[in-house]
Amino acid sequence: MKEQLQNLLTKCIHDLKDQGLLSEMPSKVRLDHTKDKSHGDYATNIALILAKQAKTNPLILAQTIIDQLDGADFIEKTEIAGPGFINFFLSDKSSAAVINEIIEGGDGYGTSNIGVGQSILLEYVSANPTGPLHVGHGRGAAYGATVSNLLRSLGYKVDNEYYVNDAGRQMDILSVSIFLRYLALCGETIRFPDNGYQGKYINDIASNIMEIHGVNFHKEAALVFEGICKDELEGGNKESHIDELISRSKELLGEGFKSIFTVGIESILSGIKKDLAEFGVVFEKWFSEQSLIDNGLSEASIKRLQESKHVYKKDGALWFKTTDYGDEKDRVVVRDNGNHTYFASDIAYHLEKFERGYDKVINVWGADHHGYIARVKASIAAFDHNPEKLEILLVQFANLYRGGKKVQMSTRSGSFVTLEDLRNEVGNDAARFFYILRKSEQHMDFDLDLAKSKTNENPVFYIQYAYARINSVFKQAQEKGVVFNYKDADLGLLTEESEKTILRELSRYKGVIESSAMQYEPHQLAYYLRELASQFHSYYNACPFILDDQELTQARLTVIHATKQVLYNGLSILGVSSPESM
RNA sequence: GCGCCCAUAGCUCAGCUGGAUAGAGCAACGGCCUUCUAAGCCGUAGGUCAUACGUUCGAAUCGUAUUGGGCGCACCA
Repeated sequence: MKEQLQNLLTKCIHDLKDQGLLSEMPSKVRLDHTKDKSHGDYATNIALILAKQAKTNPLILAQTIIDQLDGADFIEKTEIAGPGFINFFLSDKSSAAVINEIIEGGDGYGTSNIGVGQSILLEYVSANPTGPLHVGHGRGAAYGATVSNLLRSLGYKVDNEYYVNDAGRQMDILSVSIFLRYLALCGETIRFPDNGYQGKYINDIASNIMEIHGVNFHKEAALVFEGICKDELEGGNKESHIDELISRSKELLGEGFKSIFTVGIESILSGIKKDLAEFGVVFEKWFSEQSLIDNGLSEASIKRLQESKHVYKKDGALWFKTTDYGDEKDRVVVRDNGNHTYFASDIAYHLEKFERGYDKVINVWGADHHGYIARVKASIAAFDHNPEKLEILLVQFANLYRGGKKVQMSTRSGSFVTLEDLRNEVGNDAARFFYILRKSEQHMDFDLDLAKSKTNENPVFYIQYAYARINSVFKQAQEKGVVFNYKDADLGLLTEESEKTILRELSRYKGVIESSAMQYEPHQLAYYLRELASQFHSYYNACPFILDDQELTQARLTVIHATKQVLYNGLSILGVSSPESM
């Protein structure tokens, strides 16, 4: 509908141009849904924008434009308002067309082909596999998955990917943490390092290893800790302490260290996968950092940087001149001890991503990583790829509130609320919905009590309830012997304010999907659905649907049937279920 | 100190990239169930859009400064 109006306007401007009244059509011209019903269905600021170049008053220009628009059948009337807006009132015919489109489109209504033929690589969550996902990761997961759904509904081919940081020192710390817990199970008395992973899941993995490998890895505690420097809380250094423990464990265990690591990472990763799957978040690919090292890609990408003279040696380390591309300082890629930094893997990973040939590469990162944007883009530019093809979306942290109080969390001590805890407490639907209800770059307060409540204060239930209510109406209609056939419906019979409002709202859906997707803003869809649900509830209270008047019954059932379809389609994109009854 | 993000009703937040009288939910107050689910509806009240300048027909939206909050500034991931 909007396109048709747009075309009409453009044509009109062309005509005026031919008459020498106007020159260019500036991009600032907008055609929008109106906020206020009294302003019609759509409004444009075209006369305001063009008045200056036409050297005339906006009101006069608006009239000229209107005169030029000879009546298309979907426009009921136009009027000039305020300083020179042109308001369009659409005819009933146009809303009937939308309703038909919705019902015939069914579950696929709202999709379009804007992105057909374009591929997108969407990477998100990518939490370190050092423990279960917590509520912070949940936001990235819900956001990424919803953005993915939105883009797919525009026809983009989207691949969801999780980058697994399964290499490096953190993995060694993980292994040592498990090893020490395992020793405790063997009856040894150990002092757990301050810098180790302290969560209970580490103990679980340790006993898992005990089941698989028995006491094969048992070493005496005295041997393990002999000569190891003091830990932080003992007045020493926690980093050196754990590093020495790592080397000692590797020495003592040999291949066994790897076995412990393998059991550990597999256990944690499978937990993460299960967690996400249950949350409705599905990845096409789990990309291993270690694989970049094993297949030499990491090494090769550094070599390429060397060949193109983007790196230099300083203080025994290898530095990448990211300042050439606007970063604030150069970054180390190979440390003086020969180890690659995390950034080195990231360079290789992004190079690999780009070489897979996607039209667009999107990363969803926690906002605390914003300092990495410049250097990653620098690496892309250094390989002569276009850094603009990489879009980095930042997601702020979520604070949990329970009983009006902030829930304190700290990863290191293991006292964090896991995503699983959250899902168990508030349910998948509320979790998915609440996470995306706020703009992603906005800090959010996640109110556990609100998400759990099954009352009118909970927006998820509010929308789901609208869906269930419509379903219930149809059940009643069927029991009363009403045979519903939307093709027989005469929507011209709908004259109540509440039903006209809902027709307007339904015609907005496609635009909302497009806008949410293109701007990566799922909250727009969430707000829309709440608004639609609200209008339905008003309609429900204002008008009976099942009446003696068969004609009117058909017309009204058609409206709510279309409403039900749109609610369902929208909720599906958000990953929220549509219960038939509540 | 430098960089990025943010500041809108008592609370949590929208405001469609400069438009018409700044909106919603919750909380507060007052109404509505013999009628399709009251997990609902209707109404009332609530604001110097952090502050100050500037840009123009027009600013919550753009620019500058100030104040106040969050995050980041490793040869850690």
